[in-house]
Amino acid sequence: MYFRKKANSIFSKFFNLELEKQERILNASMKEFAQKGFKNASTNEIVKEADIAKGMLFHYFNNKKDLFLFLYDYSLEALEEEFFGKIDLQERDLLKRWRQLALLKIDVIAKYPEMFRFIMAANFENDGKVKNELQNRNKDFITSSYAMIYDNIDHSKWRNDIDIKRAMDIINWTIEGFGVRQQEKTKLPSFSEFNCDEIMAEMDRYLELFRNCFYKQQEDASSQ
Amino acid sequence: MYFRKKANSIFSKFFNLELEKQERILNASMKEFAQKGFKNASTNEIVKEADIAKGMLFHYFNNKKDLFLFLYDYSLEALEEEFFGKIDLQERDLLKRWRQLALLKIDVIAKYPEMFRFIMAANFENDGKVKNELQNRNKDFITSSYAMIYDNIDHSKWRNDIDIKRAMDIINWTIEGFGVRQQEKTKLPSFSEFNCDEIMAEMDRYLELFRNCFYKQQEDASSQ
Amino acid sequence: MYFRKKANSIFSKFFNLELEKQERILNASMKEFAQKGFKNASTNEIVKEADIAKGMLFHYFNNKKDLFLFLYDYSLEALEEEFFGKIDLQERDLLKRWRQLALLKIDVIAKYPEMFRFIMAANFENDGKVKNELQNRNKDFITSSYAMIYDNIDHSKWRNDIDIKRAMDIINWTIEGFGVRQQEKTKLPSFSEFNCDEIMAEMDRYLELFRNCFYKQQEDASSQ
Amino acid sequence: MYFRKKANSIFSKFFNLELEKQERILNASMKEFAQKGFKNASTNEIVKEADIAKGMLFHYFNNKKDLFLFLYDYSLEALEEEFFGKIDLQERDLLKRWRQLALLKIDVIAKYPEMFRFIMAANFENDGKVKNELQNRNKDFITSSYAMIYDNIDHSKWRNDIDIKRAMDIINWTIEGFGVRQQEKTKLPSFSEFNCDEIMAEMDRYLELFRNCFYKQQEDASSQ
DNA sequence: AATGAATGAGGCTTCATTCAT
DNA sequence: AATGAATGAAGCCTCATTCAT
Repeated sequence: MYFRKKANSIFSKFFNLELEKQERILNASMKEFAQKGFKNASTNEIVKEADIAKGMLFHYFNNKKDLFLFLYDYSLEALEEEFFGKIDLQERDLLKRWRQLALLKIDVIAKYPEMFRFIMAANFENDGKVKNELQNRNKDFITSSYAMIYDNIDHSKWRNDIDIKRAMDIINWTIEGFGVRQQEKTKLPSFSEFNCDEIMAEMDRYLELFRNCFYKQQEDASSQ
Repeated sequence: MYFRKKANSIFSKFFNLELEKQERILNASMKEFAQKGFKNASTNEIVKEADIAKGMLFHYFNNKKDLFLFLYDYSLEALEEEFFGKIDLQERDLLKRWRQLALLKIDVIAKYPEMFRFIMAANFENDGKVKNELQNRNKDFITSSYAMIYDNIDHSKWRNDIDIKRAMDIINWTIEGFGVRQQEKTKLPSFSEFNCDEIMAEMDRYLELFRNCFYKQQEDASSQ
Repeated sequence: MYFRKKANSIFSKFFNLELEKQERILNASMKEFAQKGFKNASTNEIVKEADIAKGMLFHYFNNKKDLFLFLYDYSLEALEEEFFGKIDLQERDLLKRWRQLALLKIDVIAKYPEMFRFIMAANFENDGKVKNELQNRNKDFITSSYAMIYDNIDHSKWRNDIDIKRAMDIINWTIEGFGVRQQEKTKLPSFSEFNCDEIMAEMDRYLELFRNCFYKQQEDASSQ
Repeated sequence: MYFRKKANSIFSKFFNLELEKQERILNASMKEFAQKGFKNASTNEIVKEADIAKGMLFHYFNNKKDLFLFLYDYSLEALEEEFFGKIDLQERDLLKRWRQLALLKIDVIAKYPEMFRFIMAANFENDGKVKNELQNRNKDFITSSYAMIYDNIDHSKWRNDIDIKRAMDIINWTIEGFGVRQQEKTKLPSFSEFNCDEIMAEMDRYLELFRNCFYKQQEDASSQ
C-alpha cells in the first residue's frame, strides 16, 4: 500500500498516537467534513469533538487542507481494500458481480459509516483549494474501479439486440440511485436500523428485472 | 400561486424595485449561491455584482438565509410553471412523456441557466441553517412532480411480467444520471456548445432500449 | 503626484474618513511598525491604539502588507515634497547644499516625527513579504535623491589632490552618522527637547572641518 | 573573563554537552536569530537545524530570551578576545591602528561568519523583550572599545587647526559606512567571493585621504 | 430609500513553553 | 537526561449584520 507507507512517514506524528485517540480524531474530522464540506467545516469543532488541544490538529496534519486530503487518501485506501480485495473476479456474470459489490458496500457502510459518508461528501466537494487534488486521485480510482468491474465479463448471456454499453449505464445509474435511496432512508426519523437482508432482497428485484430484460431468456425455467 | 402572494407581502420592498434592478439582484445572488453554496456565498460579492448598496440586501430580504430561501421559492415556482404548465398530460405513454420533460428541461436550462444551476446546487445544500427548510419544500415539490408525471399513464403497453414500479425507478434514475452526465460534459475544457439535437438523439437511444425491454413487443415493425 | 492619485482610488475608503481618524490610524500604524518591524507589529495593537474596530483596518487597507506599503508610499511622497520641493538647486557649493538638507531634515523630524521614524525603520526592514517591494521603491528614491544632491555641483573650489568621489562618501557617512547620533540623543532619559540651533551649530563644525580639509584654502581670511 | 564564569554556572547544562553538539546548537541559533530577528526566530527551526529535542533548548537555556542573551554575551566575549587580544597598542598612529582593526575584522568575519552576522543583527534588534538588556551590554562594550582604540594615540602628527575629536568621529563614521557598504556588496547577485586585498586597498584610499587632510604635511615625499 | 462605515465573533494557523514518559 | 506531545494565547483576516447619516 503506497499511501500507508507515505502516510506513516509524513503523518507519523498522528500514527504514533494511541489508537483510541487516532479514532476520535478520524471520526470527528470525517463527521465535520461530511456534514459541512471542506470550507465550512470548522477545525474548532473538530478539536472540540475529538477532545484534543487546538494546536494538535496542526501538529499532526499541518493544515486543514492536508488533513482533508489525508482523510481522503486514508479512506480511499481502506475502501479499496474492502472492495478490491474481496471481489470475486471469477464470477463473469455482470449482474452477479454487481450483487457482490452491493453486499460489500453494505458491509462497508455498516463497518465504517463515518468514512463512507465522508467519501461520498468529498466526491461532491467543490472548493477550489482541494478540488483539483481530489479529481486527480478520483480519476485513477474511478478508472480502475470500472475497469475492474467490467473486466472479463461474459457477454454471451446478453440478448443480441441490446446495446450493451447503454444497458450498463442503466445498471450503473440504477444501482447508484438505489444506494442513494437507501442512504436517504437512514436519515428519516422512522429509521431504526439497517436491515441488510431486506435491502438485498429489494436490490435483487432490480437485478432480476435487468436479467429478465437484458439477458437471453432460456426456455427451461432454471433461469437464475 | 400561494408563494407569489406571500412573497408580495413579505418581500414587497424587493418587488417594488424596478424590474431591471430586481433581475440584477436575482442573477447576482443565484450565481453566487450556485457557485459557492449557502455559507461560502458572500453577500459582499452579491451586492458588488448586483451593484447595489450593502445595506439594501438586508433591507429587502432581512438576512442571508431569507434571501436564499426566497430565491429557492421563487425559482421553484418559475420552474413549476415552465414544467407543469407545458407538459401534455394527454400523452399516456410514459416514455413519451419523459421525452417531453427532457425537452422542457433543455428549454429551461437554455432560458434560465442561472436559475437552473441555482436550484441544482440548492438541492445539494447541506448547511444546517437552510437544510431543513429546503427539505420541507422539496418533499412537496418532488411528491407532486412524480404524481403528475405518473398520473394517468397507460400501463397496457407494458410487458405483464415487468414490475412496473421498479421499472419506473430505473427510468427515473437513468434519466437523472443521463442529465448529470450531460451537465458534466459542459464542464470539460473541450466543451464548446450545447447541441440539443445530439443530446436528444442520445436520450432516445436509452428510451428505445427501455421500450425494447419494458413494453410488449409487437410482431409488426411499427414499434414506435 | 502619481501615488496620491492611485492612493485616492485604491484607498478611497481610508481617505474618505474624517481627517482626525485618518491621523489616528496613520500614527498608530507607523508607531507600531517603527517599533516592532513589519512582522512583529500587531494589527490588534494598531486598532486598539487607533481606537477603531478590528475589521476596519482590513476594510481600509485589505491586509497588513498593503497597509505597510501604503504607509511607505504615503510617507515617501510626503517627505519628497518636503525635501525636493524646498532644496535650492542654485546653491552649487556641496557643503552648503548639505547644510540646507540638514535643516530640512530637522524640520521634517520636528513636523512628522512618527513618519520619519517609520521610514527609517522601514529601510531596515528584512521581512520577505515586503522586502522586494520596498527595494523597488527605494532604488528609485535613492537614485534620484543622490542625483539631485550631487547635480550641478561646483568642483572648482575643491583641492586638486582630493579624491572627490571618496570625499563625498566621507561626507555622506558623516552626515548619516551625525543624524543617527542626534536621533539616539532623543532616546536618552536626560533628553528634554530638540534644540535646532544647537544641532546646527554642531553640524556646522563638521562642515567647517570638511571645508578646511577638502576645499582650496584662500590666502585671505574670508573663508566662508 | 567574568561572563564565562557566570555562564559556566548558569549554563552549565549546556557547557557539559559534548563540544560538537554545543557547536551545532550555537550555529543553528545564531543563524536563525541573525536571519529573522529575535521574535520571528523559531525555536522549532533551531532545534530542527541543531538536531536536538525541543525540550532540551529550554532545559539548557530556560527560555528564548535567555538563549538570545547568552548568545550575545558569548559572541561578544569571543569577539573581544579576537580584537582586544590582538591589537597592537604600541602603534600610536590612529589611522594605522584603524587599519589593524579593519584587518582583524576581516579575519573575524572569515573565521566566525555566523557569529559576526548574529552580533550585527543583534545590534539592530528592536524587540522590547531584549532591547534594554542589549543596550546595557552594548554601552559598556562600545565605551571600552573606544577607550582602547583611542588610548595612547600620538596627536603630534595631526594638524594643529583640526578639531581632533570631530575628526575622529568622521573617521569612525567613515569606517562604519565603509564596512556596511562591503557587507551590502556580499548580498548582490553579482557577488562571488570576498577579496580581502581589494577591500584593504580600497580602505587604504580612504585612510590616505584622511592622512592627507588631518595630518601635518611633511615637505619630503616619504609621507607614509 | 439608500449608503457604506462600523462591529465583533469566528475562521485558520503559529509558537514559546510545559510536562508526562 | 532526553523526547516530543500537549497547551492555549495571540496572530491575521473574513463576514453577516447593524446603524448613523
